[in-house]
Amino acid sequence: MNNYSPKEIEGKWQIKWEQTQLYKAIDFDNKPKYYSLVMFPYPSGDLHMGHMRVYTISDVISRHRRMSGFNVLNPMGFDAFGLPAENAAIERKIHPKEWTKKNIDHMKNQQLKRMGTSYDWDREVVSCNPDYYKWTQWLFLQFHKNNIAYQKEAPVNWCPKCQTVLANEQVEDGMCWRHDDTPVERKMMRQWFLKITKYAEELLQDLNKLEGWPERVKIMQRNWIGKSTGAEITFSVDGNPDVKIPVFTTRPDTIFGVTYLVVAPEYPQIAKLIKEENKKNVEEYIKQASHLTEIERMAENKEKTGVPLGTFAINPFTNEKIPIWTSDYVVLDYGTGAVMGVPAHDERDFEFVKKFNLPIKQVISSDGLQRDLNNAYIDRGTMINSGEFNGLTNEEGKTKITEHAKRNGFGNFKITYRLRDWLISRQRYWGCPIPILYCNSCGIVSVKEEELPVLLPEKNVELTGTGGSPLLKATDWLTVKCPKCSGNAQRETDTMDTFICSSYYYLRYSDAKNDKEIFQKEKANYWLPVDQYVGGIEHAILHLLYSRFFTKALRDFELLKFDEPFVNLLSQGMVTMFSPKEGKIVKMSKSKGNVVGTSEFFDQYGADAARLFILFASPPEQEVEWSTQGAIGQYRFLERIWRLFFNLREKESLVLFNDFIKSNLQDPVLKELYRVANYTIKTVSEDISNKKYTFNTAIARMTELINTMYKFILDKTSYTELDKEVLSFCFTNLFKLLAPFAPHISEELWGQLGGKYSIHNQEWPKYSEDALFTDEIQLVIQMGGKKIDILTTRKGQSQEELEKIALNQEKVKIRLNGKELVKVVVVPDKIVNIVVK
RNA sequence: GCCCUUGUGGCGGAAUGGUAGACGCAACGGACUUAAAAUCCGUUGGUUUGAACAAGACCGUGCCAGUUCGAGUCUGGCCAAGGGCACCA
Repeated sequence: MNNYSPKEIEGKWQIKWEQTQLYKAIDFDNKPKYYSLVMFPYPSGDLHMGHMRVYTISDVISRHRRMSGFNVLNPMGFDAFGLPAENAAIERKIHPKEWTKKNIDHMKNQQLKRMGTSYDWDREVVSCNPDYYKWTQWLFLQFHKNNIAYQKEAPVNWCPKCQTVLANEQVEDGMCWRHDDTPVERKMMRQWFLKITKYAEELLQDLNKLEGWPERVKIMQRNWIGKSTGAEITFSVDGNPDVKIPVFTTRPDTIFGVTYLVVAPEYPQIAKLIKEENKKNVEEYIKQASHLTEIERMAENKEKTGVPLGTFAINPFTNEKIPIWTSDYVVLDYGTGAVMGVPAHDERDFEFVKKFNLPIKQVISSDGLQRDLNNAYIDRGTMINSGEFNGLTNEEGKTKITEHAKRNGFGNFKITYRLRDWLISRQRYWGCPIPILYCNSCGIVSVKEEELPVLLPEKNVELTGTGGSPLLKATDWLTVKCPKCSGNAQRETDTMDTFICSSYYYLRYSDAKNDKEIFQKEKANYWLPVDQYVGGIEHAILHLLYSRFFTKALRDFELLKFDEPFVNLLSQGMVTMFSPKEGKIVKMSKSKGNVVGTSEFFDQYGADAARLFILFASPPEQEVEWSTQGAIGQYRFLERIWRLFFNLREKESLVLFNDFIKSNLQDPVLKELYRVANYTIKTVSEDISNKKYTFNTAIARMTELINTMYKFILDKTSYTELDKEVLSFCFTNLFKLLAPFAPHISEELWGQLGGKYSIHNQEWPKYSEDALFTDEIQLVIQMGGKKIDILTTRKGQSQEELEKIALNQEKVKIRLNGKELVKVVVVPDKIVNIVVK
């Protein structure tokens, strides 16, 4: 017998799989399609066990679906634009393109393939290749044509370390998502945006359709979109009929309690609202506010600041004159950038007037009475001090007040979303160029579609990482002729956020080599939507929201016939390990010094064992702590299979057995083995196809089968024909069940058993209902819900029979002595519970 | 502050409202071996009665209540850890 040597067999089969194109997805095949997708990686260079998890989970699903008769598309590619390449280039004087290419090559050939993944590499996409980013640019032009891409001057988030602006979604707690020690700065800049807000309502509503998504991801997206229902009410300015100040409020019922108005320091009309005497003060304040980082401005315990503008607004309901202030607690890009101050019923406003001694006017009361407020009263109540609206509940008041405002032309119902338009400009080199020109006479001009791609210049580009778009210095590239007037024009020097590239790659896989169009509509509509998407929870908002937005926009461009790109989503948990640096168990990562590389482990114990461990140690959505010891445990499991198979085969003939056992199994031990084998098929099939993908229990069941087989042969010296049949049945099916989890060893043993190449094209095994039947059951006897005895008895007895058996037990009789029998609950074949007083 | 998730042996984790701890790791014991490793076979929640490696008893799924014949599982309240959002009007 040879020893289990994963290093030999794994490499051998990987080559064979590739040569025979085992995982090729066929467009428009007869079989039903199944699109299995994993979030494509950024090619950072070296994968470790932490990265392995997502690929393994997705691979098991793909392989299982293939064996279940589906035409499976399981593609892979690389999200290859991005800052790390540029930073590496600055540090090591190597072009980002070279660095990225080298990493992709390593990840693909030394790591992903060695994990035993089943990708159709013919459909590989690499987002930094011109044949891909040509379509990124083409999409931008479609967005531009349809007024979804637009430019505006706006306060934007600037990361001084990245030297670029960031989208809202890329700011976490006021810090850059790439640098959790770097506060984001606010700048006013003219930048490109995508109008994702156009789809805010649909993005929100369609979350309800996504039954195959984890609830927590949907909740996060709902919160992010942040729908608020209320009213917009317009205030006029005393003595200045040219300026109107609309405000958005969710509490129109408190309109009579407004005692001041606040506008954001960046409010465009602010200059017209400042009284001459206040000018110096206000300008000083605006200047200060602009210097604050996001984190300083939003700090939780920050005391309210602000200055009066010296002018007054008029409350359209009361005609009262109320002072106008500016304060940085009002942000420009939400609502209208102006807020009505109702200190009596809003905590922030209350805090503001306490600091600046402005009046408080109560208009909602729990009991209809007015009293001194120590805090803002934000609960429901009855309206008071509100003229004709007095006595209404505040909920009624919301509608009545808004209707009144609408009738009189100074307000209306209004819905506002927290979601902002997506800022996509980046002042960096290693990204997709924005295909726009600035002509001296025509202004903003799109590059013609037939001119695409606008290639990234490689000459005269100096990467320093300090200030300004690197493309500004690529002088040869920068100046072009305007396609409209042939005059001089300059190229846009910003590149696109890399999240644009990843917002449509899953569509491109459906027709990855097409150089005429982004994809053939028929192909995309055949393969899409994705049946099962697997990826990290860190993209709960970012990538997943952007992709949903793209899908809806492309549907409106009549390229797609579906509304949502991903039917089912699995967010796998992190892989963790003890970090000596942190002194605790944290996510496996290079910077925390707690990585376990793949190669060393694969060399010694094989990818199959690593795959099994990472799936076995906990269910996919939970965290899993890497343990090399634990993984060796799975290696032992594979060795046990291997040894058992070859040991037995040396002594006895084992054959492929693709049928059920037809003979009557008299030997109870043999019958039990056959039952366990069928039970294993049943439970593994369930675990691998339920939406939670509980692979951990599936693997436990297979381990049990092997343990049962070992026990079966323990004292056996000779085997009957029927013994051999059952053992053959066990092996045949175990190998198939194991195939998605440990693809190499199962392919090898399948061949050794006489199976035809490849096991991965075999039909998924079925089990026999009859074989699951047992004659005997374990009957549990309880008294008052507590287990007191357990006995083996015949299956299928009536309630009366079981009750009689239970009451006749010695242990029961003893306890029944002197007590009154209240009732007996019988669950057939399971339990008898005797209730006494 | 608001929202979400999770609390089960030494550890990772199993349990359609019906035998808590499957399976694995670690530990311990036995067989094999000159020996060790490997392997195969066992034991392993706690407390306790007992001469016993016989046979029992009691307690036990973060805490406190509740529903139920019966709760790790359902309901309410609390505590702890993790995550998301947060001056969004």
